[in-house]
Amino acid sequence: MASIKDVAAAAGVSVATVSRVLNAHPSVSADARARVLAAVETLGYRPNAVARSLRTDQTHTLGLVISDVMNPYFTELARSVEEEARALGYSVIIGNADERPDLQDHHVRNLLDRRIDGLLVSPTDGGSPLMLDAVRAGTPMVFVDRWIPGVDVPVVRADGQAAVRDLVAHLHGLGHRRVAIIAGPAATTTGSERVEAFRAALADYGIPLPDAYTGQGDFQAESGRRVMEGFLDLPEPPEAVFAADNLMALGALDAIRARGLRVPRDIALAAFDDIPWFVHTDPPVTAIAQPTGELGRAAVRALVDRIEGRTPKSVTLPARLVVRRSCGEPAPPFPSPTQSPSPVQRSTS
Amino acid sequence: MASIKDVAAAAGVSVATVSRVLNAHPSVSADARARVLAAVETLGYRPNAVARSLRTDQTHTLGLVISDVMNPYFTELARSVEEEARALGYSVIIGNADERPDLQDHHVRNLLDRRIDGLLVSPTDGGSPLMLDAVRAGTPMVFVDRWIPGVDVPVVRADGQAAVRDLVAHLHGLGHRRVAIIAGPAATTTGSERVEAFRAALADYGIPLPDAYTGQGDFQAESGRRVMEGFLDLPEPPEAVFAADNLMALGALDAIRARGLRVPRDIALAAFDDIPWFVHTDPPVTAIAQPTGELGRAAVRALVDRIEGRTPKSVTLPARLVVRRSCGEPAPPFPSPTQSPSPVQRSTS
DNA sequence: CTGAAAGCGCTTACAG
DNA sequence: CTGAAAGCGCTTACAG
Repeated sequence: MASIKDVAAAAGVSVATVSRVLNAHPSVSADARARVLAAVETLGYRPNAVARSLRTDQTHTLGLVISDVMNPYFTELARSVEEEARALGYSVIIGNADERPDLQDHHVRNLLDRRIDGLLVSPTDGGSPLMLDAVRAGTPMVFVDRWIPGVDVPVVRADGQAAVRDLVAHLHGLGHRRVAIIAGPAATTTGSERVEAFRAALADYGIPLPDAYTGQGDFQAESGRRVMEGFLDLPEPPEAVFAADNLMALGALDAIRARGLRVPRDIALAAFDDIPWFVHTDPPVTAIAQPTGELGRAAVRALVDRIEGRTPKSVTLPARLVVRRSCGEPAPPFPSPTQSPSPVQRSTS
Repeated sequence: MASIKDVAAAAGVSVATVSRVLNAHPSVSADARARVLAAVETLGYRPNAVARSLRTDQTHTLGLVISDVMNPYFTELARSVEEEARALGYSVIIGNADERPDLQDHHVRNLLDRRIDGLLVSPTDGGSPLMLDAVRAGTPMVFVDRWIPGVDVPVVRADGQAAVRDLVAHLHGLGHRRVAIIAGPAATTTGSERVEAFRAALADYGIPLPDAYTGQGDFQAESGRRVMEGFLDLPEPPEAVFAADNLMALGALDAIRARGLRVPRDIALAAFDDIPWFVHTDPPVTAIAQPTGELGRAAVRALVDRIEGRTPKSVTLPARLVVRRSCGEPAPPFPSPTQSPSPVQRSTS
């Protein structure tokens, strides 16, 4: 592979001059520039990004460590992150923690070793020593979706409280009183916040959330299945179940179907995180939708601000309830031409 | 951030010795090793992978350029690729082409500039000059899922011919005679092969595949919606539609639902690529399943073989039909305890 | 077993 | 406008 030396030789100039034209430095004669460009062309020269990074101490690369790529929510987040980063001149390297703190550390370490310019993370746990060290060392960092309390890092996330209240109002309006939740890991903010928001909203209606109705999942499908089976084995199973993410809702659906039960006739189901398939499931699933693309873009902007010396602030965007039929309400007879802009949005599916 | 010099100074040895202990070189005294390790520990030193790569001309990184991350098939592929690569000591950087040749080139160029050790690609088109140049220049490369004919690069993919034949037998057995396909881009191998396999299998039953029943999609949901709308507008719409990937099937479902039509009563639907949600859609969708994880792992092994000087061969694994209810057959009354190992597998959903 | 030195491919003050 | 030179952080023959 041709190096800058080859280009310099071919163009009859020094490597310094080649470097200048490559970096659009103004003080290069038109003649030299033309010869360099011609040499670059005929040699098919491409600058070695590794060497450039070593020299400039910049990689123009962002690290994104997410909890689980297989979760459509995070896939979409990753996609929007890459798009915004590309628009701002950065590449992104994704590390998939698969909800495992050890894997998360593996990726953080790998990314740090590669000297990425900044790190976007959706922590799988309460913060490993490695992650905390990275913050302390001054690594530009931004948390997305999940965050670590007590750590001074900007957070870009959705606030689901209002949407959860809307969901509880919806469930209550449909007559559900025995209500359960499949929660995420308590060590994650989204794991604990969603339970707390749900519990608080239920309390407003005088509905308790007993331990038996609080299942501990890990945000992955298998745990949703397991917890739902536990609920169904109860002497008095819940009438409605709220899965704290879409994967656990999938697992819950598997468990319900395996028993030959029907949603919402035998049990109501709602999920945090909306996905395109929820429109087509049997029945369409009522879900809380996050402004995922917005979150990804805002997170990148915050991180790039930080990298480039500005001081980003945390961003919180509202989530919203999308009512479909999985909690018992009949669908509207005809699709309405427009969707309601109110917090409780009725889906046209 | 501490460099190898700082470690050397703290340990009272030369940087050469530090490098040796870091790379497990045998000829280092126990004493020197201990001092270096202690210095590494107290300084929190981590080797700079950028510098190491520049020096060794190896990045221990694989590039993966896929057509569309939002497609669950590719998400799973990416996941298995990363897992196998990690097991073999490599990292992977994913580039999402989003079915756009220009974006694909952007990522290939970016990856090449970063001097990745090898490239895994699922081409979005018939091969850009850039990609062809990379092959010619000797970049270790392996194609996954899709490939470029006439280019001497190992291919790891699934063969769907038998499964497509099984699907056509299934459709024919259910009485469908007017059968249509939503195809992928003709410039991709999977785009053209799936149509050809479908056409050939239909021919065995004397069923034609007229142009009006051959819709041109791009493997993304919106195109599935558009093509399906076209089919439904036909004076004589098809009785059954085969979507060449799961995203176009999603779009097709959207279009069907928007018209107030029902699957399979009004129109039958089948898809290439199986996903977990197909079990829960209304109705469960009959699909052709690829051994996705296997493909990803085999592709990585082939690429690493190539990188490390061995000579990999192409790998072709069979896809299989998973019959559910979207083509009209009633589901079995009870889930069967085991699944049939025959090519035509009956799903228990 | 150990260290001095060269060199990977760049960028960038510095001097002219 | 241009080039020689230093240096980014490593690794690795080479000599001892």
